[in-house]
Amino acid sequence: MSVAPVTRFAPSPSGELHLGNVRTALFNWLLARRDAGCFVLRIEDTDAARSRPEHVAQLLEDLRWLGLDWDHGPGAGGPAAPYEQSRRGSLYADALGRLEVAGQVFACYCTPLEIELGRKAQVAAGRPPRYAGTCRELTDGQRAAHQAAGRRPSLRFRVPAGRELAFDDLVHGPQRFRSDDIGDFVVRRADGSASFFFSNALDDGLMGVTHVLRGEDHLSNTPRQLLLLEALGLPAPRYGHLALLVGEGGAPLSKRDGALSVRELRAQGYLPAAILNLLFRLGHSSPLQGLLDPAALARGFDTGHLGRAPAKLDPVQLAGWQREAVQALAADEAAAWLAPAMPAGLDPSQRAEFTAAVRANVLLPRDAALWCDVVFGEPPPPDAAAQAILREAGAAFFAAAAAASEHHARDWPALVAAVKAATGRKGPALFKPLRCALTGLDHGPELAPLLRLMPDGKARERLSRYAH
RNA sequence: GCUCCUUUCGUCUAGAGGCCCAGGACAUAGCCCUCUCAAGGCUGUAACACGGGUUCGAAUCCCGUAAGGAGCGCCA
Repeated sequence: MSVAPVTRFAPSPSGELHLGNVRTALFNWLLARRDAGCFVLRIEDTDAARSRPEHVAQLLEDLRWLGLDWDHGPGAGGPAAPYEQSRRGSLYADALGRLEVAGQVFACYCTPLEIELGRKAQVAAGRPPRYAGTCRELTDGQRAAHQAAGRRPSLRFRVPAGRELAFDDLVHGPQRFRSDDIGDFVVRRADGSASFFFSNALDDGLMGVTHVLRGEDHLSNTPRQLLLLEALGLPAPRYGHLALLVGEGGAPLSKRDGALSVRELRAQGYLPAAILNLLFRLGHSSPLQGLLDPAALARGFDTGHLGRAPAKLDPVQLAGWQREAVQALAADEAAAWLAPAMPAGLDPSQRAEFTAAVRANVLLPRDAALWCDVVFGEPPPPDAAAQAILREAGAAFFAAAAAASEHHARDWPALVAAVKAATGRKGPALFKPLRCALTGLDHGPELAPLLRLMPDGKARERLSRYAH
C-alpha cells in the first residue's frame, strides 16, 4: 500500500522561468496529481544578490497561467510554512546546531584562495579536486589562533570514511557511490547562511517530501544529501534524475534563452495546453495520443517511462502542439485568444465569425493580422503568383465581377454564380482570380465568411481595380 | 584529471533475448477531400553510434572504443 506522494518544485528566483524548469515542475505536479498527493512550491531565494521579489511574483504567475497549482507554498500556506527559504534561517540554524553538538560538522578556517590552491594541486596530482581536510582535526589552540587572526569559519560536514551510499533512482535505477570520493562539504557559509545542499535536503525532510524529480545535474551530489538527511534523522525522499533538456544546437538550455521562457511564449500567444503537451512528451513517453488536458496528462504520467537521454527541444514540435491546442479551443476561447490581433470596434458576432473563418490558418494571433488587413483594411499587394492569375483573367473578367458585386456585395455564392453566368468561366479559372483580387493572395481561408465581414463597397472597389 | 550519466528514423520516442528485415507521434513526400491554402482522411520515405564477445537467436546481456553531458564550488 502506498501513501499519497508529496512532491515539490523548488526554483531559485534568479531569472525567468524557462521550459527546462517548467518540465521539472510539471513532472512533479503530475506525480502528485496522479496519486492524489500534495504538490509543494518552495522558493529557494537564499542568494539575496540574485533573488528578486519581482522574479518570485513572475514565477508564481507563470505557474498559475500554466495551471500548475500548488497545495502548499507561497500564497497557499501549509504545515511547513514559510515556504521561502529566505525566511527559514532559524530552522537551518537549529539543525546546524544539532549537527555541531553531535560533532558531525567542523569549523573550517581555510580561505577561498587556500581552497582554490588545494584544488589545483589535487588536479595536478591526478586526484579529484576535493577538500583536503586541512581543518578537520584542528586543536582548540589552532582554532583560537585563527579566531584571533579574525578569520570567520565556514562549517563543513564531516563525511564518514569507507561508506557506500546506495539509492534506487526513479529514472536511472540502482546507484552506488563511495563516501571516500566525497570531500567534506560546506553546510554553512562564513557569513552564517546555509548552503544549498543543506537547506535543500533539510527542507525536503521537514516538508515530508516523498519524491523528488530534479535535473540530472544533481545525480552525483545526491549521496551528500543522503548523508545529511541521515545525520539529521530525517527520511530521504525517492529521487528521480531527469535528463537535461537541450536546445537546437544540442547544448543545454540556457537561462538567457529568452525565446523559451514561459513569459515570452505566453506573450507570443502560445497556449498552456501546447506547452504542457510538448513537455509531457519530452523525456517521457506515453501510449496516450493527441492533445490531453491536465487531468489526462496526470493519469498518463509514469515515472517508469522517463527517458535517460537528453531531449532536444524542437520548435517544430511546439508548433505541432500549438496547432492542436488552437483547434481544440472552444469558439469563445478562440475569439478571446485572437482578440489582441483584431481591430477594436468589432462587435461580438463579427469577432466570432472572423475567428471561425481564420483559426485553422493561424498558429499565433499575429498570424491573424494579415487576414485582419484583408478583411477590414487593405490587402497586401498581389505577389507574383497572384499577379499572374490576375493578368490571365483580364480586365473584362473583373469588369463583369465588379458589376456583379453591386448586387451581391456580401453573398459569395451569389457573386460567384453571377460572374460565372457573365463570363462563362468555372472552377479554378473562376475562383482564383476573384480570390487574388479580393485578398491579394492565391490562398487563404474560405472566402464566403471573409466577404460577409468586409465593409460595404470594399469588394467592389477591389474587383474594379483590375477592370481596366 | 577523477567519479558518474547518456547514445533507436530529421525531432520526441516504443522496445526490458525470439512477437522487430524495429512500432507511434511531429516534420517531410504523394494521394483523397476541396474555389485556394489550412484543417481532416489515406499511403510512403526514413533509425538500433562503432567494434568485439555471450547465445540456436541481441536494438535488448557483457567488454571495449567513439561522441555528448553532469558532478567534484563558502552558485542554486
